[in-house]
Amino acid sequence: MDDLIAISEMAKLNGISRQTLIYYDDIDLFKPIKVDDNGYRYYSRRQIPFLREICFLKSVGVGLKDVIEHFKDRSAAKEMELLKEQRTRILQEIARLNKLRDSISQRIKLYEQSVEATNVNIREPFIRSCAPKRVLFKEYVKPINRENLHITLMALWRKVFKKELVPCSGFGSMFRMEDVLKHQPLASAGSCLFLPSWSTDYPESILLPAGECACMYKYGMPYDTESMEQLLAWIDMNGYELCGDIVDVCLLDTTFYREQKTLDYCLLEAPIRPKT
Amino acid sequence: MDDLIAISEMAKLNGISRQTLIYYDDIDLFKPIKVDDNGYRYYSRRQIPFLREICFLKSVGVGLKDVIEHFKDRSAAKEMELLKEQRTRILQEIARLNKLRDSISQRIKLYEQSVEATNVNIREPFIRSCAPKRVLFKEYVKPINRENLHITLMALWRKVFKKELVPCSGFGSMFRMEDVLKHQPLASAGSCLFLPSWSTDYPESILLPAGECACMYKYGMPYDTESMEQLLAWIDMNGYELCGDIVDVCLLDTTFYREQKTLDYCLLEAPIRPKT
DNA sequence: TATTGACTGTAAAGCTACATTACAGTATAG
DNA sequence: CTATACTGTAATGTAGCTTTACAGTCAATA
Repeated sequence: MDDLIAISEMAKLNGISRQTLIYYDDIDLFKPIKVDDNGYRYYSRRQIPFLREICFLKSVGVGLKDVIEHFKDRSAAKEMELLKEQRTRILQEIARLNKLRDSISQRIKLYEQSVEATNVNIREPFIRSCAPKRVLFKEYVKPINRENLHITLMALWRKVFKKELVPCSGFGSMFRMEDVLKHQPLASAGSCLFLPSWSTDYPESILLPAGECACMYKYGMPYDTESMEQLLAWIDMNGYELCGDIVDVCLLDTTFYREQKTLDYCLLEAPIRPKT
Repeated sequence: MDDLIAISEMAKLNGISRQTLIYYDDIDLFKPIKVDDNGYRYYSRRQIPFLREICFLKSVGVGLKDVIEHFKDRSAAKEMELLKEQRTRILQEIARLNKLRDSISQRIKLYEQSVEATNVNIREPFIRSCAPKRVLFKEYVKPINRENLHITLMALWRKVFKKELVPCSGFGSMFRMEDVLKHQPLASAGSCLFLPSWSTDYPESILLPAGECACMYKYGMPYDTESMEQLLAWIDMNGYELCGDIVDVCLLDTTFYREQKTLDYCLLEAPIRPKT
């Protein structure tokens, strides 16, 4: 009547492997109804629906331990609960992956920008209209040197890391307009982390408005203000004046180079308006 | 100038654990620049950006082995490639999870239906308009008994399993109208697997049209045709006639019961029209 | 100087859900 | 009688750490 099924056949029937059935036997999740004297496992056809349900729950992401627990006292109501929990988890995971996808796209954009920029002359100022930027800002840890730049930046990095946002939209430095006008650009300068457009939950973030900017690609550390001075002179010479904080966007940091190059590849952006 | 950083401090700076740094040292992913005579690890602030990049790549899902490979010869172009691959993987995963979410919702619906049905009298026919159903069908493996029902169903199950669709919308049996009218309902009857509405890629699937159905809840195996005969008699008595294939939807299979109950809880649906 | 507490090290096991490998016994067909 | 197809157990590997156990080290305090 109920011919027994050997382990490999049972496995094939359910589209799983023999090893998996042995494993399920070991962990007391799904056992053969009969074990021969020679140790051979034999299953009944009536066990098929159980195995099917195990495979179903497994495939929607329920852990085997939870499956074992669940089968101890199964009911339609309890299973609905289990499935609803699982659905919630999946929705969270989808949300996480969507964020991740956006983060990666953002990073790719950044690199595209830096690749495009190789066609542009270094240290040659030009004017471009820039999109608004939302940044997290922190004044440089003193003394200002390369080592402390990293320390400053990481303080910002950890902030977004904890909120489960992958920092992805680049980083750089920011020089406040007042300081620049007073010829002390480093006075309250600091590092900044650019936030992706979709991240809204940082009340302490600063919004840099969109507008015309005088820009310049350069190699150098942000605290070497020579390039900035060059840009400011150019702005003045061309009948413009500064009208906001200057940012120094790091396009490629030193992690991209072997020993030779030891300076970041950056883009200076200084918001300007025609002289009044 | 470049004060060294102890391992715990480096870990804190990057928001990771000490163990993780030790692990990265072991696998030659990220090593301290100096190891003291006592074995203490010391890092440089200049190493921070490397670790940051490692954390970034890890957080977007790149495996550590790939990270190691990547850092052997890093460039903006190569990193873009890597990130694009990663984005593709993430998009696939999102698609998979969306399917999974739908599958779970479908299952929950099924259970909701069976819970609601407890308010309904067993074996009491009623009329309801039914939505269209798309099914995969396979004739019963002979002889028709409980054991072979499972075998028949699993053949269908494996089909959808292979296409990475989680079977979730229920299963049951189907009796062809011609057979029923010839009073041989089991002649070419078989198991069927209901496909979720979004699954379109099964050319061999059968579409059962929407329409009025005579329905009846019952306990029993589908090859016990007694309930069906009762339903057919009721249809005839009430001035209707059969106009399509009958399905027997399994709401709760025997995996929900302990030893006592050994029959599936099912819903018979017979499409009908007024007698001509 | 001794002690305490905070730090550091190594080594091993644990986590999940099996897959893979190695080795050996068993059933069946030719 | 042999080939091959199946079965068993046991051990190891997978990824990326975490946890535990045990022991040495460092700096400050009593």
